[in-house]
Amino acid sequence: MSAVRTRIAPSPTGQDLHIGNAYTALINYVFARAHNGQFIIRVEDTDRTRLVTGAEDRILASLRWLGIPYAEGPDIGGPFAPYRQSERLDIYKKHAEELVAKNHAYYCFCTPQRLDQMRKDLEAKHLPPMYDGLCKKIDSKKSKKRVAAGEKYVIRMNVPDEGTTIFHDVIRGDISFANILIDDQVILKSDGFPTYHLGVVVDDHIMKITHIIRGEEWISSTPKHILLYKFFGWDVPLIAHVSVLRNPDRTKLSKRKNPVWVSEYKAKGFLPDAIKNYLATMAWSYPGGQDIFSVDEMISKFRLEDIQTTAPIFDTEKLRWMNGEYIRHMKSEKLKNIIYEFYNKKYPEKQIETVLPLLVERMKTLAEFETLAGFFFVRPPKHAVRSELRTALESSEWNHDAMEKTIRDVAGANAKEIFMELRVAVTGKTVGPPLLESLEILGKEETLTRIPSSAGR
RNA sequence: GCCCCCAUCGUCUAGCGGUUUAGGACGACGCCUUCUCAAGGCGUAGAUCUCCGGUUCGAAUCCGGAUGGGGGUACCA
Repeated sequence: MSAVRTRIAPSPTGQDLHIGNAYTALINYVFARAHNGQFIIRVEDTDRTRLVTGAEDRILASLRWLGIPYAEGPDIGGPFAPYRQSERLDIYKKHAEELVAKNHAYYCFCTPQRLDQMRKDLEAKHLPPMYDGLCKKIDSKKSKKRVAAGEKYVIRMNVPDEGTTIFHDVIRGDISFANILIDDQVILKSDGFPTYHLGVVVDDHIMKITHIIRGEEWISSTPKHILLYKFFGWDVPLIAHVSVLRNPDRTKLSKRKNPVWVSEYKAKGFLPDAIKNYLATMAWSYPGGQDIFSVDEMISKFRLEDIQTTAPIFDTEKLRWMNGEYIRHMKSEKLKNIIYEFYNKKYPEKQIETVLPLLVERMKTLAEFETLAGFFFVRPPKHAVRSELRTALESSEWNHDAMEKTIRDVAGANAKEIFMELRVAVTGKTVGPPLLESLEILGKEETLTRIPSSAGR
């Protein structure tokens, strides 16, 4: 058996890598690794109307940030380059023409207006809004002439009316569709770009993809792909459809209802390993019920057939818990570096290190570092503390000595309460690291960096 | 409308015909610990396994139907 090759084929039509794509990428990557195969990226940028500039770079960057490496891709090349469909137009055109020659496809000259009207009529009659095959009846010599004359055309696949198309889904079993219900799908658009259907089939074959693992939203177009493979006379790769991630209201995960871009999770301070771990549990459970596991552990136990068929709800609460779990179990040196970078070096490393022991157990995301540590770094707004403190704070250098003196002078035995008052002034909360330990920590540093608090708190 | 997929605690799931009074995790709640909050430990509540038929000595587990949810139905992917 040939080496396992999997892929994800994102389209640069969004802001960034969709978390759902990250999920299928993870599964494809893990599966490939589990079989000593390769996982590759192919960018499907065939819809120029929805193309978002910079999206491809961001998708690739997010994949790298997540730690899902690919063996071949648009930026790193590979034996089947280019890996960007917009750069392979001649290949699709050649294949589409090949199908026309074999009478498995035909030229269509219908205008969008006619198509629109036709579909409306069909729907009014409660019939499936499929192409009526008008151009299929045109004599092939005649249509060739029209094409040569420069008339605008599209190439549609010629789906037989009889029979059924069956395919075997590795995780769902056999799925069949009556051919009569399969539309004469456009495979080459009038702008010379292929549609998804032609693009994937041709490229998956050329790039020797052995396993197609993608979201379940593709199930209904799979018979078209199967037909295309047959038309070309190619072997069909193994196919598996994983469930789509959902919003809490059970609809397909969407940006209107949930953060969907990987960059959003990064900005909120989620760790790549935690995200991957959580994503993994969305459809697969570790033998023995272990919740926390690494990608390597997953690779050693993963089996495609064990993937869950039910579409899971993406539960941010559990992700947060898991993220906290990863933060707590991380080496403090590493955590420090991550926080240092996360805040763009805003806080000195040494000081993060000093303060961190008091916070690790309280942080669920990196972004919570600032909320929790604010007390150490942010000067409280003067108007928020009682008047006795104000003057003292005014002159204070805000180091441990000054602070302790201030507290002792003003509050005496009530040091703790005063301390609490300062914390509330800064964070707006009474909760946080223990006060006495905080005081000690403050004492360790000559002077912590003070960032003026925003006015008006 | 039509086609397809799916169905176990609120959520993620274990379960693959008897070992199940259906197990674990998140979340919730309570107690312990404690300078608050966490973390940690211990515990509680929470699922007539969507429903109805069938197969079987026996079904959450197999089959059929219903219902519900989701996806698709484009010169978008």
